[in-house]
Amino acid sequence: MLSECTIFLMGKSGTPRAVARNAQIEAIKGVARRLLAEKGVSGLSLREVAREMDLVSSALYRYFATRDELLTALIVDAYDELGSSCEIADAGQRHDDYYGRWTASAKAIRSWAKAQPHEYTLIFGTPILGYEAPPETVKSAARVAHVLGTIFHDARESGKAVKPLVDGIGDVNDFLEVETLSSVMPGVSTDDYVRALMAWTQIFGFISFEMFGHYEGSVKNADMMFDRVLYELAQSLDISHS
Amino acid sequence: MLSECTIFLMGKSGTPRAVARNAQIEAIKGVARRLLAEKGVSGLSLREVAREMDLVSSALYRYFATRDELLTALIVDAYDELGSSCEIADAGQRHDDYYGRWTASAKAIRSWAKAQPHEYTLIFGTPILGYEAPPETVKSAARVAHVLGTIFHDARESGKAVKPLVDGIGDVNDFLEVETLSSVMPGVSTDDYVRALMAWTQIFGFISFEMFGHYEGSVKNADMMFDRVLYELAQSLDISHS
DNA sequence: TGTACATCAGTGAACGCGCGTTCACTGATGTAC
DNA sequence: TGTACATCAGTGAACGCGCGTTCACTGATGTAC
Repeated sequence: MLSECTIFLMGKSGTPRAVARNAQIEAIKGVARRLLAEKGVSGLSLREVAREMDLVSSALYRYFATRDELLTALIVDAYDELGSSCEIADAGQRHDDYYGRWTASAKAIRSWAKAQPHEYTLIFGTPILGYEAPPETVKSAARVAHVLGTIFHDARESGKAVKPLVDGIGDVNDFLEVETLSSVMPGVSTDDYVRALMAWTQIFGFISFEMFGHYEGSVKNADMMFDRVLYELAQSLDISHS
Repeated sequence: MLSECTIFLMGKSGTPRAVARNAQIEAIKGVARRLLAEKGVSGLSLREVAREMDLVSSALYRYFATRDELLTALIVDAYDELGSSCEIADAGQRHDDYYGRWTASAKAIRSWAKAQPHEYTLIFGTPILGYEAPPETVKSAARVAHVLGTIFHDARESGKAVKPLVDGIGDVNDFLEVETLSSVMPGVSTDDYVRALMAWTQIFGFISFEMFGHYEGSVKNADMMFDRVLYELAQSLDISHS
């Protein structure tokens, strides 16, 4: 969360000072991201960022009121990077090839995670800023959900993704935030919200297990296993080929 | 990993000194566990453990050569607690009620996680001791897998859990460690290894998402959602009722 | 266009903190003969 | 059973570290009149 101080200091944009200021903020984030990638969250300190920039540590307080504020900025960036790589992958497929879009998006997520393990961990590992995500991360975090949701929606419109749940164990309206979900996946049936959330959980569960070493001894080729998982999920989601 | 030093110091068991020594080790772990539960991993320091025990910090080095060694001990304990609560839940069901055993085990895992969030995080959150799990954790970590595997095996023997995979995308033998898996789930078809691993991934993915706040805004009643997820998984695993 | 003033990026020293780990030591408890 | 010696739990001081954050400051850059 940006402190009032920081917001105050931002001033009007466009002026030379504001431009320089934004450039400096970007430079700081860039260095912080590099250090994060090298040593992980716990090895990321304001002092080291300052050192790398040939600044005195207190200078950073002109830009970030607190270490957590810098971390939050990195989290937002990470969500955005992940979101945009997912969006690009989706856009690279034929619009009516739902299975292709689904697998491409999921693979983009996993590729991003493997290429930026520490940024993935920053987002999906143990939370560090308390258990409540800062509100400004929400919009960025929703981008991946939106991509997957849209694929669903499109498949639904073409007559796929219409399987009802096998049985009535509890009413979906009682345990899901259907209003929120319907805005992310408009037109998708409430029953399919369950499957979409399960698919989502499965993808991120898979990546976390893989990256955190919990598949050691059981999965020896995660690439192939992932393909298989995506195929099975597509089957249950009713968006597979043919 | 226990240092050679520690192993050397352990001496014969049964002697008064060895008894006192083991008691002290347990006392240290107990205090460490309490502090872990209160403040999480990052708030767990040797110095504070020592303070709580009215000892000088260097005294702990008689028992643990390093902070990581203490952490490893806590990890092993956590896996064992989780494993035994899972085993107990399974044993409390009728032996041929596979769906009951499945849901009871899964719910026991989730209950344990929610009751001991920091211990869950220690095991399934971001790894802290490097990406290779210390070898002595492996046996304890396998207990949960064994419970789930046994349910599968029993179901299989009674004629359930026999669905073949829907299609041949890659050979299971190429991406799974079938030898290891067959020892955990004897008699289960290789195709079902995939489903078992997916179910496993789904359960832990669900719990992590829930605990780390990623269901905020989409799932409002995690208990009910979890029931639904277990039901759907049982369906795909072919161990549901009737 | 020039001058007086306000803004603000960056400095440097300091505060206060807690941490893991080492090391030479004391003194009680156990063991061997 | 008693004595000489070995073991080892716990002490206390110290080393060396890096961290986040505050604060009074300098001096360059911008702004208002």
